[in-house]
Amino acid sequence: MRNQRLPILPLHRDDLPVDTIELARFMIGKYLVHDLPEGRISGRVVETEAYPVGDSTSHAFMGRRPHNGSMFLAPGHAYVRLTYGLSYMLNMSAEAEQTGAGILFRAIEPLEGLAFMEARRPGAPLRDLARGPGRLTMARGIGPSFDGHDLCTGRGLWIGVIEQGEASVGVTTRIGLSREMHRPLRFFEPGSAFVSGPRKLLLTPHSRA
DNA sequence: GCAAGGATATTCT
DNA sequence: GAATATCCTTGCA
Repeated sequence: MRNQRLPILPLHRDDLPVDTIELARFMIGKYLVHDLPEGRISGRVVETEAYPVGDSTSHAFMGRRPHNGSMFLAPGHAYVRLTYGLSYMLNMSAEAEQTGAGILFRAIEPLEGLAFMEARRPGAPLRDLARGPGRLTMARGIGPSFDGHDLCTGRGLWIGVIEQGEASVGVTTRIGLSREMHRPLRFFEPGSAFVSGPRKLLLTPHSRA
């Protein structure tokens, strides 16, 4: 157990890039925090994917539906959805309100609250605790009740930052899709062991998508 | 270190 | 009925 908290500061909605792809890149190296009565869970975001407007693989592609309304909220709201009948995915809305777009959190490097996460994923080694979108939500106990939650409040489940400035970011195509496979919309922290899937660079760090 | 196959719920590219 | 933003186990190299 850690006595001293990491100096994570909440991200305000105005701090977030409005553009979906820029937001997905921006979130690499930021922090996902969950304050609970039992203590704090936190981790460093090391892998994301962008699901921009007009992308046929986006859950918002066919317009607003009862299940995808959170993707149409102002930037920084959680969109939680079940895939393959087993795994919940944690996403965050992007673009202006009324516009359906978002980014998917694919992996985090667990930092605080390790005991909490290990209890939810018995037997998993530290490296695999939150490596993959389904594992991430499992380890952190994130389910459908978080759909629509505002991640910019600095309370409950929220996003934050420690380091200022831009992190080095790798880019590849997204994972698990059968369409739009060519688009370089997956972002990750180069060299991190907590990234799921390929860690070979498509584009050089700091290049724009 | 891969590759293949099964489980499972919701939507309808 | 088919597809899906996945994970786990088993088997093989």
